[in-house]
Amino acid sequence: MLYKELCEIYEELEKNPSRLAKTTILSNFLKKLKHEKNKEIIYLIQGKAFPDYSEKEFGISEQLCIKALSKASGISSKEIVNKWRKIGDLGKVAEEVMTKKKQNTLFSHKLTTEKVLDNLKKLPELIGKGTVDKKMSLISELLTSSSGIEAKYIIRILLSDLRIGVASGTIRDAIVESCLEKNEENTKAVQESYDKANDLALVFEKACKGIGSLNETELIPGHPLKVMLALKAESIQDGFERVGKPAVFEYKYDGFRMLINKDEKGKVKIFTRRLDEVTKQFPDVVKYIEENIDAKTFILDSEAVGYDPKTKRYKPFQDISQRIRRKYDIEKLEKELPVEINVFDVLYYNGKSLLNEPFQKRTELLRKIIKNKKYRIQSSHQLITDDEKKAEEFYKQALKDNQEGVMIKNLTAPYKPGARVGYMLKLKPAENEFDLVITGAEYGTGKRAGTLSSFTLSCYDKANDKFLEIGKASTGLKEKEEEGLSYTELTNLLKHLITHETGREVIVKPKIVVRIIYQNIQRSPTYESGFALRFPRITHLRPDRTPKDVATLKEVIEEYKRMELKIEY
DNA sequence: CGTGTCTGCCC
DNA sequence: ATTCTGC
DNA sequence: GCAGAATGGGCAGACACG
Repeated sequence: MLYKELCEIYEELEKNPSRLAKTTILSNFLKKLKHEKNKEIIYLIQGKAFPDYSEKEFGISEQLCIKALSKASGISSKEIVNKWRKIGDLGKVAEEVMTKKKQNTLFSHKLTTEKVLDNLKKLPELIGKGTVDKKMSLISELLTSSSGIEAKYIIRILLSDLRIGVASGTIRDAIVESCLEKNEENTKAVQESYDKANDLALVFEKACKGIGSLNETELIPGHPLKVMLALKAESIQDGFERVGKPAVFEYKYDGFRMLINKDEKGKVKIFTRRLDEVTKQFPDVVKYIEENIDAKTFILDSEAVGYDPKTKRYKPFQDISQRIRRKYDIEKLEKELPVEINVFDVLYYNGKSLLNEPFQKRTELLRKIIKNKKYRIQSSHQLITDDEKKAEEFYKQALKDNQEGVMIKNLTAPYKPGARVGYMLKLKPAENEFDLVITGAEYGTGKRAGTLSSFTLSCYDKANDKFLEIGKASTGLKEKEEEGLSYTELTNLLKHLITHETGREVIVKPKIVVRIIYQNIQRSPTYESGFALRFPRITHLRPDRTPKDVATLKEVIEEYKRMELKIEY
C-alpha cells in the first residue's frame, strides 16, 4: 500500500471530530486493509509499529526529531524549534519544511507503508556506539522520499503522538463495523479478544474470520494483560452510592502495579501496568510467589510497596521507583529497598479465566491460595462493610499506615482489563494548597499550540529575598475562557512580563500569583528550592496577593516535615 | 572515563 | 498521575 | 460516561562528547 493512501486517512480522521465519523472513515479503510497481506498497518493507525505487548522502543523523541528534520531540510535546529513554538506540532513543522524542500528538488512519489514499517522496525534493534547516526539515516531516508503530508505523519509516529483523535476504542468500533454486524455482542467480542491478545492486528485478522475466531482468543498466563483502572470517589458516602452496599474497602498502596503470572511451565513472570516485563528486577518477588502460592497457573493483580528494612516503615513511591527499571546491582537493591506485594485480585487460576467472575468470588479464592507473610506477600488489607463509620475508620488507618487512601469496590463486578470503571473507585484525602508565583512558562503543543501551557512556579526565600523554583503546573486550567481561568487568559496576563525566550520556554517577571493544589511535597534534585510538588494543579488566580505574599521556602520545608511525620492539625 | 542530554515509563 | 472536553 | 489529549515529578539506562 502506498503510504500516501494511509496519510489521506490520517488527514480525514484529524479533520473530523465526531467519533461516529471517525469510526466510519476507519471502517472503510479497514475494509480495504482486509485484502492486504500485511495487517500490521493497523499499528500505524495506533501511531506505533508494534503490538501493545511489545517492549520495543524507537529511542527517538522530540530532540532527535528536531535533529533529523534539520538534517533532512537543511534548516537549522534553532529555526525548527522556533517554528515548533509557533505551530506547536513537530509534525506540522515537518510538513512545512519538507514541502518547501520538495519544491526545489525533483522527487518521485513511491513511499510505501511497508517501507515505513520496515524502517521503523529497524530502529529498536540498533544498539551501541553510532546508534543515533544510524537512526538519523533511517529517518532521513523516509523524510527525503516523503511529501509534506507524509513527513508530518512520519514525525508524529516517531513521537508516538498521532493526534488524529483515534485510539483503541475507536479502532475497536471500526473493526466491528468493517468485519461484523454492528451490535453489542460483537463489540464485546472484539473488546474481549483485544483485552486478552493486546494486539490489534491479530484481533483484526480474527474479526475478518468471524465472531467464532474472536471468541477463541485465550487468556494465557505468562502473556501480559492490561490492568483495570479506577475512577475517583469524592467520599466514603459517594463510594457507597456508586458501588452499592455492602462494598469492599482495600488499602490504596503508594507503590506500583504488578501483574504476576505463573505460566504452564511453572515460570513466574511479572509485568507492569504498561505491559513491560520486570521479572528480572524482582527476584525477591519471584521467590515469594514460588514459596507462598500453591497453584499450577495463575494471573494476580497486585501493588508492590517499598519499606525500610530496618524500621519496617512503608516508603513513598519515589524511593522504590529505583527498582523498576534497574538492570545492575539488583541484588543490592533487593536488600536495601525490599518490597511487599499486596495482592488484590486473581484473574486466572489453574487453567481458567476468572475475568467474568464476580469480584467476591475472586477475592475469596485469592485469600485461600495465598499464604500471607507480612513484608513479603499478602492479600491486601480489606474490609467488607455497609457501615460508613467502619469504612471511615479503615480509611483513616490506611492514611496512618503511610498509604494513599482506599479503593472502594463492588462485590459483583467483573474484571475489565484496560478499562477505567465505575465499580472500582479510589479515595484520597483532600488536597494541600500553596499560593505560588509564576516565574516561567512554556508554549504548548497540539490543541494548546500558540498559548503558554505549562507554568513554572516559585516560592519565596525570605532570608535571601529570592524566588526559588518549586515545580511546574499545567493541568487545572480551562480550555475555554468562559469556564474560568483559561490558558489564553493566563497567557495574556504573562505576555508582557516575558524577559527571555529560548525555544519554547520563556522567563517572566514574578508577578502573577496562583493557587496550587497538590498531593505531596518531595525532595527534588531538579528544582532550586530543593523541593517539588507531586501532582500539582492550578485552581485559580490570586490577584489579591503580591509575589512576596506567596508560600515561603520556610513554609514549604515546614509542610514537608509535617507531611513526613503525618502530623494532623 | 566522567558528565550531560535524551528517552521511556513508573506514579 | 490529574484535568478538561467533545460526543 | 467514555475516549482522547495535554500536561506534572523523577527514576535508570543509553549514548554522545569532551
